Amino acid sequence: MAGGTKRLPRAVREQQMLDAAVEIFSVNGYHETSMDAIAAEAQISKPMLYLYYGSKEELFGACLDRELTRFVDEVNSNIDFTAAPKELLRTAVLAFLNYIDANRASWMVLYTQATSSQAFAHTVREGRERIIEIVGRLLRSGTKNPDPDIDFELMAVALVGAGEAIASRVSTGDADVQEASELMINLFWRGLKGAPSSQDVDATAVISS
Amino acid sequence: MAGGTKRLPRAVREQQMLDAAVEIFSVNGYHETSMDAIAAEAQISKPMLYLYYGSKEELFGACLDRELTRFVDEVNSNIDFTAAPKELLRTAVLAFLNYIDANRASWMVLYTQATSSQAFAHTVREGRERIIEIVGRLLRSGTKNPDPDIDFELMAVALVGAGEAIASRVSTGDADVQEASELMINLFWRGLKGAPSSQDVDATAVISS
Amino acid sequence: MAGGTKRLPRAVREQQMLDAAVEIFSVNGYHETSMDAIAAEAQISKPMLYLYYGSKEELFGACLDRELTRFVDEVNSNIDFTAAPKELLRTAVLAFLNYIDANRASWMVLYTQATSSQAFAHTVREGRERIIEIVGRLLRSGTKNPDPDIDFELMAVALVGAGEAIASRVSTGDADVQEASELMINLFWRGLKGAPSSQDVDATAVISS
Amino acid sequence: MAGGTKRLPRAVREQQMLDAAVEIFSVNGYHETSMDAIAAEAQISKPMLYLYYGSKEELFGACLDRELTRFVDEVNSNIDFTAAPKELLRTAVLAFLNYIDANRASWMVLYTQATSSQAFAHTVREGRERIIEIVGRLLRSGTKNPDPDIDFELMAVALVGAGEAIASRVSTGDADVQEASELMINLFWRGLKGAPSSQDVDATAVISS
DNA sequence: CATGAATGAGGTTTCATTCAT
DNA sequence: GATGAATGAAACCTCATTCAT
Repeated sequence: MAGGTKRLPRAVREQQMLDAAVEIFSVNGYHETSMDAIAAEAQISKPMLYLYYGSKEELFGACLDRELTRFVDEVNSNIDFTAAPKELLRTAVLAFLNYIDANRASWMVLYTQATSSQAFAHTVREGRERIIEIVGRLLRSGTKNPDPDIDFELMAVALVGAGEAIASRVSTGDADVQEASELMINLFWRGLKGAPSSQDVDATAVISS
Repeated sequence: MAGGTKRLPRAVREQQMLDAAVEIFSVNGYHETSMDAIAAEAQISKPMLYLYYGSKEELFGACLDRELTRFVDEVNSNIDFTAAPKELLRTAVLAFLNYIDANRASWMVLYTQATSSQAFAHTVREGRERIIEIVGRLLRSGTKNPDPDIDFELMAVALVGAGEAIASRVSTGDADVQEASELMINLFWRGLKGAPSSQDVDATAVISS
Repeated sequence: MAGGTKRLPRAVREQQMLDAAVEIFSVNGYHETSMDAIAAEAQISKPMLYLYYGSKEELFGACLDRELTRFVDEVNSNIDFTAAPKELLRTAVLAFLNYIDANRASWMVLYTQATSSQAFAHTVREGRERIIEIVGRLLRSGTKNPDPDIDFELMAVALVGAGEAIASRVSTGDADVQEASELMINLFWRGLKGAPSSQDVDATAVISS
Repeated sequence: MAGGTKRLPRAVREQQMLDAAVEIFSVNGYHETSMDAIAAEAQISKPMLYLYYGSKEELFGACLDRELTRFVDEVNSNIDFTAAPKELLRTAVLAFLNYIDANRASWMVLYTQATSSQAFAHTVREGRERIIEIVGRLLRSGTKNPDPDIDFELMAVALVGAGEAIASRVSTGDADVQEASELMINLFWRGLKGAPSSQDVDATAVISS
């Protein structure tokens, strides 16, 4: 009665705060974001932030966690794992590009921010592994006889790097989604060929249909 | 007595300062580095830093410039521009990744810092565009009958994105240079085959421009 | 225990801070006053000053505002607007100089500081113009048949200049209020006779505007 | 030979430095002027400033002294002390206005600056007395039977204050020199009537012709 | 539960001033 | 005699963080 402050359930508050934090962090970067700014954006008081998250560092860590999970879940759930490999790849690429395009203030952005402070090396490393795992599984599942020489992880790094760059172009309107998808699918597809030889190889021969 | 207060010519001091700045910036990151720390490392007083470089931002910029120049020079001098296209590509990629592997405490680290700080976003973006343009021209000129449907620039965006990601991995010691090189070479090379018919590449014609 | 860290309502703290700031500013001058000194005098921490007033300049501005308002209010309330013109003039001049005499550590000192600091030159100039305008209208309306040859504004400039100089002298204790008042009254009164024919003045008509 | 630096006689160097100092001090104010700026304007090195003047404070003091002397000498030498009182007054006013108009970076400006630091109270007081002496002599010399009740000093303060204000207007082109002179002459002339009475008094009756 | 009020600590920057050549 | 090189000291300002209500 006195304050006019709504009493919200803990879970809701938490999301509200994280929403604000992710928004501001991703726009201004970790160091250039103040707790004041986050509290203001979340329309709550600073002590609440500290009550729920303990410190700026932990808050940023929580953002990182949530966005990574969202990213993984959303992309995962939009991939058609039952489809044929090439189709599966197509759904994966589209899921990825669409997510990045639709959620600019999200995992990839925070991930980049996180690299600016040694405090998040751990979290970043963890996140990295989860992504690798997905893409790796994807690649592996598309390959009939997985060549142990193929480093799925590193390939995943490259492809995700490419994907991020492309997605950035897509989201600024400088690239067409259809075209971008084709390009990435080709990159992935051929990437699977791995290997030293420079000759063309029929990918279908390597990858199960 | 303890060796401290020599009166050095300007040029020498400049290098001394940059050495210190690069060292500390790359260990602690831009924001977590104080001018005090740099001054201490360089064994000079803070006002000297400001006298020579004007501000923290400009000092960081000077570090970026110097390291970029070193990087470009070193990589350039290790590329065999006389070799056949594919070999040329191989030497280029190796030069690139080897430099990053051998100089972990400099270019890539600063670049990453610059990427995640609002103040240098502009500079980084510009630099990236320039590289993308170069790679784009390389792809186009390397394709015998350029299919107008192929968007070489977007391909360049993807390849540069992949390259950055890989390089980042190498610089943290999480990836092996040899393996990473082969992966990148393949990616580039096959990128050229996005067009149905692609053959020789005359890279020197592009790179020298 | 020693009385320090009470939790005061905003309005109270504001006055406490302004009191301290006025005190220190008027003793040491604008530039030679540090925010630390003001904070110490107000027995609060520096961040409070910045929280409430934003910057040293704004804090000084707030001091200026408060003291000006006090000054104007006090002087205004001691003028007998119902008296005959000459008597009105006398009460006005006396109110003016008496205030300055009685409050040496406030208005005039801050005003002098403001005058000699680049940052407030603009504000001071504007304020002076407004006063000149008022005095100018006073002179004009006080002259029965205004001779178009008389430049009332310039006369006002001279009188205000004289008034400032006298007030400055009074505030340093180098001049006697009584004597100074008579001198100013005569100067003003005779200023009106710059025109060959001048008589009654209806000051209230001007001042209220 | 080695340095290309001219070896100037001491007196010349001193003036060169003071010229620069007066220029910068009067434009920027005492506190907002750096020794660097003065050295640059004087085209000499900072240690020279310290060699010749010891400290910023002393340098400013020297400026004050020189400008006061110049002002006094110049104005004095342009007054026709042999003329009849009213004509003498006219020459005095013109000398004053012309000087202020022609030398904006001069005594009055520095004088105002000086009031912003307690360090110059002494110098300011001295200067004040010299001015008073001139104006006082002027007034006294124009008065047949100097009334001991007339405070020539305070009158001088008022008139100089008025003069400064007017001169400022003149120098910005907002006032005409002729008109301004007339106005000031009237102010001076009537000022001599001093005294409590509000009635008109024929000034010529009080002042010798 | 929620917050307005408060601060310790530290960061960037500037300046008057002095060596050592 | 003259100066480029160098610095101690201090100023303004911000921020993550915590009480006391």
